Amino acid sequence: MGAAVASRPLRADAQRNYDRIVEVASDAFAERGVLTSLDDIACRAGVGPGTLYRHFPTRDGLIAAALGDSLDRLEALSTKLTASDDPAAALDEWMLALANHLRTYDNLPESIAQAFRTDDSPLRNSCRPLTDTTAVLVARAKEAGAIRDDVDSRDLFALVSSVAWASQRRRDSDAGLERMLALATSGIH
Amino acid sequence: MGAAVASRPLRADAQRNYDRIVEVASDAFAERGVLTSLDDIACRAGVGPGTLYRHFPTRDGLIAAALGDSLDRLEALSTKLTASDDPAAALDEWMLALANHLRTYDNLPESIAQAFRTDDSPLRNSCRPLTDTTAVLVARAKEAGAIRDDVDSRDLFALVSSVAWASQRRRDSDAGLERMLALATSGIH
DNA sequence: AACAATACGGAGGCAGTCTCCGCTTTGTCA
DNA sequence: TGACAAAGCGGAGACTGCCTCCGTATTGTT
Repeated sequence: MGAAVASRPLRADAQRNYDRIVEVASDAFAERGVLTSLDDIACRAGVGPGTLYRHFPTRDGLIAAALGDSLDRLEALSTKLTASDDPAAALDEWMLALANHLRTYDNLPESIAQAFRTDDSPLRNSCRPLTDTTAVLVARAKEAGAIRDDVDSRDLFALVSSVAWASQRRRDSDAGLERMLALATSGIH
Repeated sequence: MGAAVASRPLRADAQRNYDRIVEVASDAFAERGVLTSLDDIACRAGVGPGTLYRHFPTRDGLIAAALGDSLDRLEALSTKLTASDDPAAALDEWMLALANHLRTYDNLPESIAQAFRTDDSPLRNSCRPLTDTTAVLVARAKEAGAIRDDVDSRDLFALVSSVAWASQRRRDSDAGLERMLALATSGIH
């Protein structure tokens, strides 16, 4: 849930609209992917397009807000895994969770990849904790000698993203994703 | 180059327009990616939108036609590599060439992935020789004991596509692509 | 030369994005 | 509590891209 903690709090009606928009967007993205019509989301939320675009000047911002729950869950997992005493298993579990996160909405990998090429994208910022955790877990796995020393954590993040992309394009099952991910990442050892 | 060999030959003006459209499209895709405006391509080719859509009812068809040259080159490479006596090296070279083909135009991996979910897509059909060759080279590499027995050639094709996608999203250099591809595919051995 | 088949092209309907600005709601201060 | 300024609303509409329909033009054949 969460966001909308601002320096100056929103007016009551504005906060109500904000929350409603995020809620509707979350459903719409889940059902029809992140490319679904924003005017339509505004309409379903019972607000005008102008209101939606004032709160979320870019689609990315709305996606990031809608992703709140999934990000919270990953945050918790991150805390658990960075404290784990089996760095190899922790990294594996993390990569799978990451891939599943990227499959939350259809076309999300594309949006995120694009966000990485945009300064100050809210979606990019929302990925910050994820890339940070990836870097930490990669470092720990290296220390433990579980993976090669020349593995770059950014490459690995990109690789996981790309596997999520592929499995989404193929409409793979969870098992399909896992198989693909195993194939793609088995080379790090 | 290319195509337009029909059961009933096109009328002279139609053939002229067809060729011109493909030529212009090829440039436009190269400059602005496969998502560029089709009306704009029609305009630059000096024809009306109706003419473009008659020749190419779907964007996929136009993409496939514009890809003609690159496909011809891969065809030649396929002949060479399937006759090679070093199956491991042949597979590596093929995967790199494949990845580079998928990077011909921005967003091509996405279009191709979508084409794979569409019956009778011209773009999908244009990939047929590529997936076939991949299957052959994978089989030969297995016989030679160069790669694991449980590697599925379709998974491998998807993996190469996804690496092409990622390196395109990151605007990677050729060297970047090669590094990423090596990381992703080193697990097949 | 004339005619039928083939092909052209652009006007226009539709959908989605995004903005502008006159109007409404809210919160605050007396 | 009333009144005012600040904050926020929303929908009309400009713009872009997709794609079709059908009256008109071109081609090739007899």
